[in-house]
Amino acid sequence: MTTGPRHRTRQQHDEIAHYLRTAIREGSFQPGDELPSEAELTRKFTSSRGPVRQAMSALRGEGLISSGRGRRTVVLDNVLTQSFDDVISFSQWCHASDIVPGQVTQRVAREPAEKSLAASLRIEEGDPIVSVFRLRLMDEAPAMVERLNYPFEFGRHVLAFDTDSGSIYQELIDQGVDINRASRTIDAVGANDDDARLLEVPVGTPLLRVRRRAFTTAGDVIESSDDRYLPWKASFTMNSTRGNPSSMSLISGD
Amino acid sequence: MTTGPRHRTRQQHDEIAHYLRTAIREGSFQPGDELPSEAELTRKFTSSRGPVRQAMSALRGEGLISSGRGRRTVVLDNVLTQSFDDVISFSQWCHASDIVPGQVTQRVAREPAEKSLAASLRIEEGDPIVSVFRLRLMDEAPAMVERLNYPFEFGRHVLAFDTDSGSIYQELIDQGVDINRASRTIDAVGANDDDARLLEVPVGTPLLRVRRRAFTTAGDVIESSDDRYLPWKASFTMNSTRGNPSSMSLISGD
DNA sequence: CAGTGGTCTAGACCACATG
DNA sequence: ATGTGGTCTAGACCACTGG
Repeated sequence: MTTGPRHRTRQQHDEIAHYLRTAIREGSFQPGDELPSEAELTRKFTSSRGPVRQAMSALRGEGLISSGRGRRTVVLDNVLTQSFDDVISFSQWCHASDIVPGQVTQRVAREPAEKSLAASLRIEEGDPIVSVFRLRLMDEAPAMVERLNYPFEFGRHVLAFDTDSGSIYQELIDQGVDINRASRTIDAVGANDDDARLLEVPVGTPLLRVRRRAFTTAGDVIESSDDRYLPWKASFTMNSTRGNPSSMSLISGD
Repeated sequence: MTTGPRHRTRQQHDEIAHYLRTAIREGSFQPGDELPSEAELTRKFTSSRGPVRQAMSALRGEGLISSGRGRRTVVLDNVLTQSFDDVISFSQWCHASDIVPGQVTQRVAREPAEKSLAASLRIEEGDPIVSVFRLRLMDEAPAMVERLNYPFEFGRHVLAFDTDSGSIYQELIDQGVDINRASRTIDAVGANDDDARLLEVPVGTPLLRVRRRAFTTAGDVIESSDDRYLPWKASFTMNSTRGNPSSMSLISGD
């Protein structure tokens, strides 16, 4: 009964990390508390220091713990980082925030790539792409305009998909597209004619723009997109700890 | 006496990571290229696999490379992430980007906290705070307006500081203030009269707003601030990898 | 198949924090 | 002085990818 790894024989470092995460989330170790020392953990899991340190490194990356030379490792937080999926998908983020997502598709097209878009997708100018232009809703109200561009290799899955029905991201996952990494650039831009009409605001209204590129594990570009949010509907927050990476979440503005 | 001039002895994994980062930034390894195998790197740096893997792990966390069982490690991107310090401080970020930072102080005051500010700083309404209002420059050109608010306990270090001379963040560090964690909220806002005058743009111009709260290790609020950037001067980028947290950086828009 | 990166062991030394 | 976490070595086996 004790050994329960029925899922493909869980790795030791995974098992240790899972134990610590669970204990932290459930309050066995609370923020401010000291974690067991590495030596204790090696004994508890009959392991060497390698896997223990690998698990610690993972938790450190998640902002859960803080460690340092000579000091005991301390719990910082008990809130788990938003998952990658929640951050990449408007639909999933809405569901996580108890908001009903919606979409009104304006245009879906297969067309040749313009020069700048081709560069962004790392394909040749004129190669076929699939582009999608949608208005996204939060609880029925306009919240964001979304412009998505895919190389045909990935976009072909989108052409056969009812873009009014939900999450393209989920559809790509389901079709076996290996979405591994994403890079976002955030800035501000004034609403152009299309943005203004769809979002029902004056031209020039400040919008929060998120440009995103998504990659496969092999490094191929899956998507290059441009999302423009009404800033009172959504904003980004980030938490960073000294010496650790940041974690990000999208926050509802209502 | 020991041997000649010694900077702090650099750790092996640091040296390896630095070599790879530099080579990637300078284009010796371009996005899509394969990195040298771990075995090659151990030979090149006369090291064992541990440090090599530690360096790889760091670059993976920065979104620069992607690796996996049986596959060669591949370069994903060549944009370098900034550290926590660089991201919290305008001055340090400028230096890291080879931009000359500047500042024109508009106002430094000790005054009682208004209600909303008091709540944000977790002090009582009417308690003394120190507030700073500055225009920040990049290579002599207006780039950002900065409104900083400190509880008096921390702000007193700022009153004695020449706010036209550089980084308040660095000054606080030097004074021994324990800045450990920060939370940022990013959205868009139109320039108000003050913003417009200082940044030399029309009222209503879309600005990228970053509201920041900084905390000590003990959880006390050090700072509550509101920075508004010209969006063509600066933007935020974030890298997230499936199963890993995100890392963030501020990117020059020139 | 050979080569790669992912995992693991069992040692070791060091810098640092605390008592 | 002891114990901690950070770094490093020199091996090993495995899962997987690619030719």
